[in-house]
Amino acid sequence: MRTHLCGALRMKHVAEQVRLGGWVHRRRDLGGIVFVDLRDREGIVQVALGPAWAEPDVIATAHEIGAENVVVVEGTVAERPEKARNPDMATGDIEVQASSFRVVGPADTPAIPVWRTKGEPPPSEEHRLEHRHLDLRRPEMQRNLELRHRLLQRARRSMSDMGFYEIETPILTRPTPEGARDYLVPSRVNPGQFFALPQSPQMYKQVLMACGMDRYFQIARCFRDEDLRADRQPEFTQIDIEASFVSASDVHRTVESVLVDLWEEGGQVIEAPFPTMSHADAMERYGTDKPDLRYGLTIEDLGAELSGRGFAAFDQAIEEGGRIRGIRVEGGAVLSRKQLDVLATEARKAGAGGLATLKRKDDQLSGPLARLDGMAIENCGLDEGGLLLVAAGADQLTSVVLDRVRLGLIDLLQPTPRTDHAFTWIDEFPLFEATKDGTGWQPAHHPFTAPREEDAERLRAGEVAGLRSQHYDVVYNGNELGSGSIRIVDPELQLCVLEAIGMGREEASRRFGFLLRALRSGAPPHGGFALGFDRITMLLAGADNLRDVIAFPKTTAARALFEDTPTAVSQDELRELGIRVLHE
RNA sequence: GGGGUUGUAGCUCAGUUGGUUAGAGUGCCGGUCUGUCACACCGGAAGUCGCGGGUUCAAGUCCCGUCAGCCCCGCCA
Repeated sequence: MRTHLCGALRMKHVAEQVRLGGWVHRRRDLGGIVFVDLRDREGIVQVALGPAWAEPDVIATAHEIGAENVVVVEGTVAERPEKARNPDMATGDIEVQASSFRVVGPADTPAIPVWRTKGEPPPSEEHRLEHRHLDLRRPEMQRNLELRHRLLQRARRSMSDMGFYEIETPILTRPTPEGARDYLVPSRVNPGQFFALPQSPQMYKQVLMACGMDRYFQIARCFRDEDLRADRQPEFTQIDIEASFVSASDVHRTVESVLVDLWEEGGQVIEAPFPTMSHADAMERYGTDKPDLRYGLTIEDLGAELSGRGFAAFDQAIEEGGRIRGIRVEGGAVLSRKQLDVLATEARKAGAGGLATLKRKDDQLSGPLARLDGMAIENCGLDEGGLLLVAAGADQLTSVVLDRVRLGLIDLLQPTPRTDHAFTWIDEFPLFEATKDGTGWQPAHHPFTAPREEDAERLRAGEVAGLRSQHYDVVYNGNELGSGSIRIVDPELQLCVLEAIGMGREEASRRFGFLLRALRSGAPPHGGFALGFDRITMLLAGADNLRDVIAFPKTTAARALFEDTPTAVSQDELRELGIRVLHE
């Protein structure tokens, strides 16, 4: 039907007869001659309709054609006149002189424009989602989905080349009451009973290891019925990996290898192996478990310098078992009062009472801390032009506060990054964390994560607090790309973990019986990882939003505007499923 | 569940201290135009100011509620 794609035509095609199909991107009607920019997935080419080569009725069709009609064009590729070339277009040296111009897919006037001038803002997110069939025609979105396609293919090739089998696991699976909220699916054949959509294929992939599959991967769709964020969708895709007879470093090397390939596919060169930082170090120096290591600005303990010097808030924090921590900012004295206020507001939003500052400028100290007992230029610990930002309290609080302050500083000062690609492993995560009500414990990640070997005996002995796990995250420029762990293979140790989180043997066997059974049947040591594929695609696409790399995403209220979903269903359907809806 | 923010023509936006007929650009419709590429020029149509209530002589503008988009907190083993 077609001989070429619009965007593929070049000088070498001059004089060729071609047949093209595409969408009318833009029309410039000069009366005697009409130019139509014809668009397909590959790009845009100018179609010219003039009396020298086109019949009047053909030109008449072009006179009337509106944007986004689908047309099939026949004609000759011609070199453009010297002065009529367009160096901004890949196809700008040529045009197609059409002898035939047929509308094969008539279009209503588009509700949102596909074509935009430079610098024109895109339509609102709401309109873009509502008219996704038009939004996805925009070259930016086509580029994003093309990149996503290439990354998917590359991930498959990398994993397959390393000996991993791609194995699909069920979408209709078993509800898991802990963790995120499940999306439930009623079973008509078993009234009153439900499947859940998988939050991840976690247990299946472990069972596959017990099955002797040795190495598994899957481009897995996962579902979590929780509230959304810019970087969180209710259904998302992860590159899910599991391997047998591996240590944590084996898993790290595998994940690094995939990431190097994906970044290469995205046009970036990165180096592996990545450095490793313990969770405790990350919290101490950056206040977060996903530090952006492109920048310094680390957090320091300032207790020795700043306590007992007449600053009540500091001394009180120490008395209550907290600490005084802060960030020394070289050259930070350039920040204005207003900018410091922005940082102080960030600090207060994170729960701090305030943000204490000390500024050294023109060999004068200023800011609230300048009035501390004995504070002077000689002992202030700041070089000329320096700034000190300080928070006091429990570590849990000051970490969150100083993390926010640090990100705010980076935003305000725009320091030159040390590198464009700061990858790091974070390991030695705690195995358990206290529940919100403080009465019990829950797994810091999931209950299948193995404790560090030296902590396993303490766990068997019933200890819970302070145990460290063999869990690890990979972090890139302040973004968590994924996480994984070495798993528990000893069923008795697995039961200890479940017991620690308040689950008796009976309940454990009811919920996780199939996994425990697989572990008892002879399971190899194994571990794995899961990479957030949407987020990786977003970062490599330079998008600031997951929706821009997903063809049909959900809104922040977990609705699909294009297909208008979710929706009510008929009473008949509900009756068949044995479900009654309560209206409140 | 909570907080912030936005909602005015198909689209992107402006709209002063509450004031009489709600504007612009673009798109759309009609016309002129043979080298444009944000074509140019002339003319025209186009509004439930998200929705509901209230205050007021008078509401796009103020107040209350509500719906929707976005961002954040909680939540996301």
